[in-house]
Amino acid sequence: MPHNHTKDTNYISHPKSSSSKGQDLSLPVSVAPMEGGGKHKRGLWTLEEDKLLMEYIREHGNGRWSRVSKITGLKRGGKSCRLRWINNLSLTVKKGNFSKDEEDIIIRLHKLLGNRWSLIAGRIRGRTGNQIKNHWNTHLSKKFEIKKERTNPIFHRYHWLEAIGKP
DNA sequence: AAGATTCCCAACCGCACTACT
DNA sequence: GAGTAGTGCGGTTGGGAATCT
Repeated sequence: MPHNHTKDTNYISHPKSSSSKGQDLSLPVSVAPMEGGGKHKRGLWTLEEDKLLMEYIREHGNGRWSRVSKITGLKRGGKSCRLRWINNLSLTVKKGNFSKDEEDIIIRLHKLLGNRWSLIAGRIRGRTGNQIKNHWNTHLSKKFEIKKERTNPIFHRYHWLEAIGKP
């Protein structure tokens, strides 16, 4: 699926190219244009922006995202700040590959809950809904179709109860 | 070697819901 | 109760890296 979009960024590197996948903070050197000529910057976050956001959260806690730009001078919308914190900067976010156990839980919960990524994320320590959604769409959806046919109903029920936290 | 295609994931968008005035 | 702002969610897009031809 080739993309036929215009390039509006000029990054020196990409998160994926870093050793700590997704955790790289030394990224872009220029930015996407403002939204519709608007007031908010778009595109990948820079190290400087991450620092400002983390500084804000250290002082004010997370939440009240719409105030971040006013207080820190960040030219980012509240939604963008929230997403950046939740998916990347929060110390509780686990980076790196999903373990077999995590994948099993995701598969079971997806069967139970469907695409309720935030609910599924709530059952997996250190993983965000976005991470799980991406992992599902790129890896597990295919795998699951194969596994699905071989599911042992008794085995499945046991893990289903375990997954939703029932004894 | 180089262009084309696919993979992967961060970030954006639109909508829904809640809280506040 | 109506209007507005803030927040959260799922679906989708964008774009560099990796792989293929």
